[in-house]
Amino acid sequence: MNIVDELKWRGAVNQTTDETDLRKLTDEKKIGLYCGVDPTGDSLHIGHLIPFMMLKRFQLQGHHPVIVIGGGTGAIGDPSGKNSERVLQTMDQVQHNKEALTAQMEKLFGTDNFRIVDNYDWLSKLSLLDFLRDYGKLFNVNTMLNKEVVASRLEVGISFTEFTYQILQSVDYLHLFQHEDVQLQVGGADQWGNITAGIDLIHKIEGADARAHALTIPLMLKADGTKFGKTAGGAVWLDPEKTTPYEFYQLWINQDDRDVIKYLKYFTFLSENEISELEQEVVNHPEKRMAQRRLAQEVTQFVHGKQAVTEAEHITQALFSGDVASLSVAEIEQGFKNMPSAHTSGDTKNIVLWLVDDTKIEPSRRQAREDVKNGAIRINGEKVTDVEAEINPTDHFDGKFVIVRRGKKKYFLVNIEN
RNA sequence: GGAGGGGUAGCGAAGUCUGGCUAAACGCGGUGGACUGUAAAUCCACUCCUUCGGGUUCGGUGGUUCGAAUCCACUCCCCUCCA
Repeated sequence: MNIVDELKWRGAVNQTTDETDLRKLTDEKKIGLYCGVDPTGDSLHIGHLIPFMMLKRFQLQGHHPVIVIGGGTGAIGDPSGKNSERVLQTMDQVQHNKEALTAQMEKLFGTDNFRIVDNYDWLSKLSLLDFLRDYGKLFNVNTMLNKEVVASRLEVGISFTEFTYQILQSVDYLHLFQHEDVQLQVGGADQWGNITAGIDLIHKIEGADARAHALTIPLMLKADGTKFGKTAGGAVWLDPEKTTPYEFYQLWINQDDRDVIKYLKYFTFLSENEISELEQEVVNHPEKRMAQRRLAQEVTQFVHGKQAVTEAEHITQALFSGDVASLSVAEIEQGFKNMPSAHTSGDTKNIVLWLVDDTKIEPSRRQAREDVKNGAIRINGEKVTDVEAEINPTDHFDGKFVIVRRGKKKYFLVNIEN
């Protein structure tokens, strides 16, 4: 199957340039393709996975993905999707972020048949006069103003710097076309304008018959209309230090029935057959959540590896059955890494006072008493309903912590200090 | 500077004329619980603090009163209109 057909089936295509030629091109040769990543943070997050899945699919079919780190443009700021001027970063920050991101990307793509380049390498050599003469002449301001990303900013204002961004991105595409044999640029739906600007530039310099294409990915929205990949705790990172594999797994297993098939298609490498079987499962046995589980396994494995899936599932099993006593100290550390935590001494104390004064798990004694009476409090998996009960924090887990569960699934980790 | 309107619990919003029955309606949010699929929807309870005796609240201060979110004076802040 031609890769374009596969991508279409997976719901991965929003818009492309001349589809017929893109199919022809990808059939006759292994092409180079790229997407850009801004070094605005020091870890990839789940949103980055969207273009990366695209590149990965091309890579698996033997094509040559390239990721451009915007070391040059990162210091400029892409106006896309922003309604106000960006705050510029220092070069040091950019450099630091770039290194961290590179390491993460190599985990996903390996180093074979994959390149990471930094547009700082060519953009920084461009003098202002060269820029204006070689490229500026080829851009029509009227056209630039009509690009949606710019037009939408005219009301509130946009600096010349951000206005110029599309030229820089175009220069990137031209450079990669010339030096890395890149003939396709991939991006989110909001990148269409920037990408086609690059194609126009290539056509002007390399001739109208130069084969350079654009492929944009649909905006990922959840069925409830909210943005994909955001949780209550904020962004979901690919860095296991920031978002543990367990939490990562949880994000996927919690996807809505209405979204899960779409995500299986987009974020996994499962075949059409496997996915339609899972689709049937969702219809016939939604309560089993086979599709969600498979999604969580596949994506967690892709990002964190097989071992991480096993651990995440064990932690999941323990936390949701309430059998926390079976967890190892290491698993607790992972499972609770980003959960609310507290520190207390190991002294025996009344449960209500301990929940309020020592651990701050409960905001007031009134509330603490209410929850205890309602059976909402479990200490190390065991329900405590007596308001007068005493707690001995050092009872379990080598006296290192106490696991408090409030309600169905709200956990707190209390570290014991000696 | 002139004329009006307003500041009430996490938020929104009643109550103010006709003072006590008001720790303050109602809605949202939040927290538990039931149901369930770690879902959605729904239902129930709780939602200022408390040593359960009580304590501290309605922008602030000071009055009137046996008693004030409610009446009076002063004061701070916000909004609208006019200049």
